Amino acid sequence: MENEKQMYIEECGLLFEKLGLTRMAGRAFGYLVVCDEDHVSFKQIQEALKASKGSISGTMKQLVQTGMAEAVSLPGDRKTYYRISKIKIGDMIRQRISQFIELADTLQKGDDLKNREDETSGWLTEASTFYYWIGDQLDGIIKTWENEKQKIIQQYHANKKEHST
Amino acid sequence: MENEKQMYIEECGLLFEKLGLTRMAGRAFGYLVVCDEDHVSFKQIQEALKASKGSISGTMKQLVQTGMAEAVSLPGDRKTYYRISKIKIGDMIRQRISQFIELADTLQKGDDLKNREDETSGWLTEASTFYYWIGDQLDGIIKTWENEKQKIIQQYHANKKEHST
DNA sequence: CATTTAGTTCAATAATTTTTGAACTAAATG
DNA sequence: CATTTAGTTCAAAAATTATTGAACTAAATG
Repeated sequence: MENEKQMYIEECGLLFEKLGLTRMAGRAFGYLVVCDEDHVSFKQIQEALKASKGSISGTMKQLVQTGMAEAVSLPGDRKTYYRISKIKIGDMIRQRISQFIELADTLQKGDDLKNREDETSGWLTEASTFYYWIGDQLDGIIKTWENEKQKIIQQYHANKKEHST
Repeated sequence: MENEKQMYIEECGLLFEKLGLTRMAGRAFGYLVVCDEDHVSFKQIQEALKASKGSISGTMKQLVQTGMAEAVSLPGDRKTYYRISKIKIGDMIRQRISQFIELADTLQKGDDLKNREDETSGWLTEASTFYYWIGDQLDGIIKTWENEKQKIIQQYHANKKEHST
């Protein structure tokens, strides 16, 4: 079982890497998910991941800054503890979508810059508009989620098989 | 003007890097956007980007494979030409969202693996469901886009100022 | 069939990113 | 106020990823 958790932690490392974050950040996140306590100390994380203090220091800053973990401090205890952050569930997607806004800006800029008025130009307008539009749609979607969360979770729980890859 | 295009090409390189692709792929894409022809040869790209044949070879494969560029071949000409791909506009987002499905799977798996039944567990269920759900929503959104494209583009074109940055 | 053209492959190199580890700050404790 | 504890910073090392360049395939041309 502990071995399975170790494997899970490494799996998270690789997933995070694929999402453009660091492997160590993934490991730390995975550890926060499967560890047996609600929150764990810097040292526990360091020992669990067998990494240097410097590496954990940077990694935890990354996780806190991106909102994936939160620091916990306790009265009469000068250690810093960490737990996975339960807030702002839509933010990771929102942040990703903002990259598409940037892509849209870039496509539009490229269109302005080129010396031809052709099929490509039309497509660039279409593509950039698509990315702007989908960014805007997102806010509506996240609102829907907030309002109908309970209902949606029940639904997805009922037909679990339909959505498991 | 040509200098501005060069700068644009480099800007695309950096953007693509941020999106998790390679800088060279971004440069090549940028070049396809601002070049004065509809399609350009392998050699033109290589010369414009001052890169090696090997690098361009790999890069163009990447762009074609991810659907961002398409190869063009002409009768009586054994060169391969490339142009930006005008098809499958939603695919890039779809592909990105599929990463969230994977994230959802991983969160759920972590929940199953841990030895506590607590607040975190509820949150993990909520988070994984959110990512499954938003993946499903996307298909509907892309369908809406396909159906109302014209109207939406007009709308966004009319109030350009509201959406620039 | 030798040569040129078009592009691929892949080992070596360059560039970048991550991780370590040692020296440091800053707060608490004896 | 010296020592311990908690964590940070940053230069150097390790690991990873991208790019080059040379040798190669495969098709077309003379």
